Amino acid sequence: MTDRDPPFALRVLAAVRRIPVGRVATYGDVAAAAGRPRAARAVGNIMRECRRPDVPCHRVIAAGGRLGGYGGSEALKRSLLIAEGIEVSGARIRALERVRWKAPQSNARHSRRRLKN
DNA sequence: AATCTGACTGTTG
DNA sequence: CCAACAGCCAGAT
Repeated sequence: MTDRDPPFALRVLAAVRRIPVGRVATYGDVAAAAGRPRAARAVGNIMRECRRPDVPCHRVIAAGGRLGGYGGSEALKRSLLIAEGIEVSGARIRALERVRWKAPQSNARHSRRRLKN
């Protein structure tokens, strides 16, 4: 149809809002949930701007369970996560796969051409 | 339309 | 584990 996807930023914010308390998602996970599995970097840029209280941006972490950024206060991000019951060891989320949130599989959207082959 | 930016990610040494 | 590099992306200039 003529309807186009809503702005990527909006879809990202919507996805982040769906992350349950006590769970986390990597920038890549959020990008995938927003329909752009390779747009992790773009997600980071959006998070940087997002200061909405209704968006739990502290639950968005970097790949490998690393904390990632948080307006320069990653110590605060760490505290918020721990306060939700997430185990954090140094700058690493422990047992990431156990608290990692994944958006439910959605029907293929546009099918990004995965290059030939 | 071209270029720059950066809360990213995977690979390589 | 850390640093350098390269690939990838959407939004702002």
